[in-house]
Amino acid sequence: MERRRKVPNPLALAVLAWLLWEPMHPYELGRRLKQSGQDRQIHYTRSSLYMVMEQLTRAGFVAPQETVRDSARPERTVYAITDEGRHEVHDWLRTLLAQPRQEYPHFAVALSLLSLLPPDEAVEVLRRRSAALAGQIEETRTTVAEARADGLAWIYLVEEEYTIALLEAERRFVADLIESLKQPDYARSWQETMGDRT
Amino acid sequence: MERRRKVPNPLALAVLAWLLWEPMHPYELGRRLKQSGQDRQIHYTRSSLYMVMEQLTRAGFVAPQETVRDSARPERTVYAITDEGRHEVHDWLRTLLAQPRQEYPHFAVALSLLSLLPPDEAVEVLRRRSAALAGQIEETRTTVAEARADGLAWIYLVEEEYTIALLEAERRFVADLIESLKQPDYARSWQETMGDRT
DNA sequence: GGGGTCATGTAATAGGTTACATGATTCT
DNA sequence: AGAATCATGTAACCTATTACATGACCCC
Repeated sequence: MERRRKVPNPLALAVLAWLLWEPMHPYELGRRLKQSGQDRQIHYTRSSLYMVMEQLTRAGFVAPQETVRDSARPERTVYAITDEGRHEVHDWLRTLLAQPRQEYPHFAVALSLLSLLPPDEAVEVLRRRSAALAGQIEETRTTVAEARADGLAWIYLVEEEYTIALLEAERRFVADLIESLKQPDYARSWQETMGDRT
Repeated sequence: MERRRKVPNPLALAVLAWLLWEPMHPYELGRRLKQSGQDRQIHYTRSSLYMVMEQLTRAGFVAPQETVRDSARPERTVYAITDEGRHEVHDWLRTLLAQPRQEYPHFAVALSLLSLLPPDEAVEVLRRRSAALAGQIEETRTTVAEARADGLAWIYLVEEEYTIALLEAERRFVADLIESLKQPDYARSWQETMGDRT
């Protein structure tokens, strides 16, 4: 049902999208990703840029256009998007938007093991999380406000709004969870079930 | 500040947690993970179980205890957790709970490129997402209700509640976004900026 | 003009996924 | 008994990350 993308790494999508605009070499791509703030949504390293360019080339989504040797810097290969590449961006983007895919946040794994910690310890660490979340929310809000003050339209900040929405939901969840863990019946039943451990 | 874990894969945490209970061989681990529903929070394949066992062994968190050859099945190696392993579980779990880590949901990447789609197309795909989200929420609720009917305590379902909280936040976000995209000024400004493309 | 640090890329290594293998067991 | 499927593991292959390399520019 979900046929595999030839280059599934999301970095590849961003790269293709930039090449829609104009041909570029990998290092330049990196600069744009950083400047546009997309590095906050995409996990990558400089090396992975070279890797995906290679993969995209093999897949036929981009093609090396020319190799510039500007006689100082190392040789830079400039890549251009192909027609298949253009098709891939459009199709992939639609799919990504239309179909939620199972994500695996680390916090969920930790939650599934929460019963291992004594109740008061659990409350303590979750309080720390809550504070950290508040900080991240604040930070993201600031980023958005600054960009907007610079005249950037809301549509180019929508991914940050999404981030904020998720962070706030998590903060509320954690607050509720802390309350539940503080109930004396929880402490009691935890003692009963987990009391017998070294 | 954040020293790297020797075995950063979250599957390793779940494995260690199960071994706290009793020594096991990898295949058995797989069965437990599936039966306990942790496979909904952790991304892994059967092979990666063998891999992490190897990594955990190298790291000194587990040790092969005995190799059972029950003269029918292939040889199975039973692993036991070590003291360092016990320490690692506890420390890792606390860290994971206390410190939010940057996650990279695919949807955020797609959102950052939303401006590439014509407004009506964007609305259409987001509506499909919204419906899919509603389905997932419903499904998760059912899972929780069934488990609870079986007598499972809330603390063992807390990760599912978290999933639900995130899904609902996303659904609300998408609903709002759709409304924004339907505004006629958005269609107008999209035409102006993006009208000039093939 | 030697010490950072940009700019740019390659190579080595570790991690993870897919494909393959093989002897039970169970079904019809 | 042959087909399907379970139980279990290994090997081959990609992917991604870390480490290494190298020439310019820039700063006192």
